[in-house]
Amino acid sequence: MHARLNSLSVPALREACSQCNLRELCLPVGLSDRELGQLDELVNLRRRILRGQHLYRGGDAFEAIYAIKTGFFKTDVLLEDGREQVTGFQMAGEILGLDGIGSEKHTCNAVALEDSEVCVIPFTDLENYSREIGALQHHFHKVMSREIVRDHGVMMLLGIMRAEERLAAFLLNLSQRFTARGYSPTEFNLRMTRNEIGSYLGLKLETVSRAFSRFQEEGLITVHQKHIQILDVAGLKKLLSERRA
Amino acid sequence: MHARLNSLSVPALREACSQCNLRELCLPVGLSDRELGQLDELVNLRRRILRGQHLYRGGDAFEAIYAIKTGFFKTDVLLEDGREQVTGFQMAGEILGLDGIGSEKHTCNAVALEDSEVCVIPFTDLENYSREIGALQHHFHKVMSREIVRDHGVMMLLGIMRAEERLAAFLLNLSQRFTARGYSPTEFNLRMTRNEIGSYLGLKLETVSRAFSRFQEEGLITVHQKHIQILDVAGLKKLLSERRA
DNA sequence: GGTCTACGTTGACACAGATCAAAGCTCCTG
DNA sequence: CAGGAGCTTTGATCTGTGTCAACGTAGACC
Repeated sequence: MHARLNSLSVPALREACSQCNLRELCLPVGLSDRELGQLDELVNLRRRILRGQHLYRGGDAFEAIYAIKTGFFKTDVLLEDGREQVTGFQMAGEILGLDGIGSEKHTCNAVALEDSEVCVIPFTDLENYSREIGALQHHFHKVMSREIVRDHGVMMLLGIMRAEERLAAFLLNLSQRFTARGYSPTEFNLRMTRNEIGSYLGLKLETVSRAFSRFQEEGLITVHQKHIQILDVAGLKKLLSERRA
Repeated sequence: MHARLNSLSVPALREACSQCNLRELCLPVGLSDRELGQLDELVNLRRRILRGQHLYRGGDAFEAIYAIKTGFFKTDVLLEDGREQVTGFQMAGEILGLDGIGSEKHTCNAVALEDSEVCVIPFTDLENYSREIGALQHHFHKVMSREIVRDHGVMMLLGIMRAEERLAAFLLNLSQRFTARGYSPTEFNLRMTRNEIGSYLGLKLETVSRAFSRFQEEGLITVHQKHIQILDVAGLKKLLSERRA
């Protein structure tokens, strides 16, 4: 049992995956009913993580990956001097912990930004099952590959986009992920602070705040604290494709 | 057969991996002699890519991953407006093409920066073999995971480091990878232009050039065109850990 | 051996975003 | 409901890196 685990560990129900409404987004994608039943055996533990708590920290032994059942997380890496780089924000159906496989230790921190629940997927078991279930093996590879592609997208943000382009890309990305989960594409609450957005986008919180204000002045969005409404999706997309001189 | 393939395809020798001097760096890590023999069956094609040629392009169908046998590559993504983000530089023993698994299409370009040779690893075959060879499966997962961790490192570069920190980190990273391949840790030739380094580091080529000059003035390195000699490894490392006020 | 082309260096200046500072909003606690 | 903590907004100013421009260098090709 993990020592740091002051979060609740819930012995899982049978039918962890086969009854889960996230099965079209999460690890089980592409599995037959029979295979889904096998996955249920694999995923037999859940953990509740309260807002602000860590699911894991950099340096922790890697034993499992985690599928987010409910809630919202950030992952970040800290430099010794205190600088923080947020490497991603994760929502329901997404997988956490893939960074730990290579070194058998986690290499970043995963922090709940709201009260959350994750399904614990012991990694050795996952490897065993995926040797038997080809569809699981293949989908797991896809999940990892997409994580790499997502990271390339962040590199584009950080490497070549200007502040407002970064924020527009960020909002459009959130919108698209909320949509995939059945929420409104145009209206949502941010779970993270301006500082965390800034850290993700390689900007200071003041710059993020100013960009929000600017978007609002231009009628692209409305902002009230963490509540965002996108008024002009096309306008945001245009920001991305056109390079100011 | 790939249409774009004006590069040579060499029918492989038996013993692709078992006799390869990169087997301690590449996919075969951790395999027994018997398993190595099985890998030889999997890797039965090589391709030569001349300097400047593409191994694959964004949008190409994904069919295989590639292990670099000799040579040096860059991967990059282009925005419609012509902006380029170099997402990585790859050398012998490293794996290319992992980005394509998720969408069954490559999502970036891989370009040889010098005449190179790669081992073609058909992905479906790899999945089949790794269902039988647990050590191969596990090592492949490690390779993918390390790619994710590497990407996080680039995000740190781009998100929170200043120009000279980025370049110092870049040089130290190259040094360490050359060392792992039996080359000098302190003296090597860059295979990429200042522009490509800049694109990778989120800087303009002039800034890269100035940072090289500055390092040279400070006695950290010598630079003659592409030839780099690191004079003061500790000094470069110090640049990384200390935040100027 | 001269010329061409691609790449690299250096300088002067501009600007996007950082930094510093002050004040406002919201929610929580006592 | 007063006070405080944490977060956000906005303004003024500063600065690291970008941009523009000129010149230098090296290798390739005729």
